[in-house]
Amino acid sequence: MSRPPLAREKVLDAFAAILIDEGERAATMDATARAAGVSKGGLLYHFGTKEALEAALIERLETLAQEDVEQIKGAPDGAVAGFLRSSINTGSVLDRAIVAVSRLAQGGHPAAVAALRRVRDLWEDAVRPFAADETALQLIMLVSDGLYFNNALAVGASVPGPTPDGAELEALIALVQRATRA
Amino acid sequence: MSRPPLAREKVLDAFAAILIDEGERAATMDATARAAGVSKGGLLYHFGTKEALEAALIERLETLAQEDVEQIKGAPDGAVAGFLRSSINTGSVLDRAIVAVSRLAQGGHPAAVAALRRVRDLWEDAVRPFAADETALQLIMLVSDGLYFNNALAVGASVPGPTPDGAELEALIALVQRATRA
DNA sequence: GTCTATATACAGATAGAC
DNA sequence: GTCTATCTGTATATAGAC
Repeated sequence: MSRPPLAREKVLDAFAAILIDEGERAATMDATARAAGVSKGGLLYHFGTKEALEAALIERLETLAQEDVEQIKGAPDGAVAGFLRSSINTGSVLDRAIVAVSRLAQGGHPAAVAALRRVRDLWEDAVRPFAADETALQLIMLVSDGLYFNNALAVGASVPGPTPDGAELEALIALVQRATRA
Repeated sequence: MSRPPLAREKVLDAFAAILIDEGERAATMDATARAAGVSKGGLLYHFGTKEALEAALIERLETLAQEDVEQIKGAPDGAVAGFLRSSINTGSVLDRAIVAVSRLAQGGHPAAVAALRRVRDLWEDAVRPFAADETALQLIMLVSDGLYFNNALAVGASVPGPTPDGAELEALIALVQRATRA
């Protein structure tokens, strides 16, 4: 828990990077070790099985998400704007963790699916007080899901995604707030 | 083009089913052949390589999507409601094709990513006349993406997804229409 | 058109040296 | 703690019989 070894973190970063850029299939132990700059044996000292490697990535996501929710609650212009703005992939550690774990989830990994649901529930609870009703809340959550989904496709793809940014994003946030304000 | 062999379609159905239920990794030639009730050799007569199998699935998606867009345009209560209602996964051939190709896209398959973008553009163009402006259009598209994203995670997962249905869905559609009507 | 048998490559994991 | 070497299973693909 307190100050994990550096090599372990480097392996985890490499694993996430391959998942994001090339997909679950390419994220092998061998490729992860190579990208992290360690040997297969070295990787296997830290993570005895592939399952252990995946579990560690999922745990990282949950830790980061819990920290993020606290930030959203304290956003200056309300939780909704902060939440939607953070739904745009900026390449932060949390963003990368979500996309990486999404890859595992799409591969049928049950723990990954469960973790993503828990994270989504965390956000939903943080945003609920700012939505007029449950329908409005669903609208906000779905727009956020949509933003993330387009990100997940865009990363590592040659074609740029249709994700709104800058003035476009601000206009979208304003529209969602107008439609859902409590 | 005109009336493809039955065995070919059966193989394609099996391939899509495994992609949806177990992910890209599990969707091997061997598993596909077994699920389709043919031998590996039999499968390889119809699809000489794995790439050919994937290309055929992508082609099926584009054909189905083009048919779907025509239906949306003729929806009785407007394109927006029809579009969002069709964004809920009902297990139709089109829904299955989208989720299956999404799995390929998440695996880094460039043609799959490009096809999904083309399909999204098709829908965007069909809905545009019914949106007040581009921001409203983005809201509609993102809600649809969000619905599909939750579906894609829910399929094959033990935990049921948070996808709205019935009265919940109708309330959501009404809210989106109120916020975006041209 | 569909099958069996097989070649070749690479996955995850183990053993044990340093 | 990190390495090399190796075992075992399984992936895609080929060859060729029926």
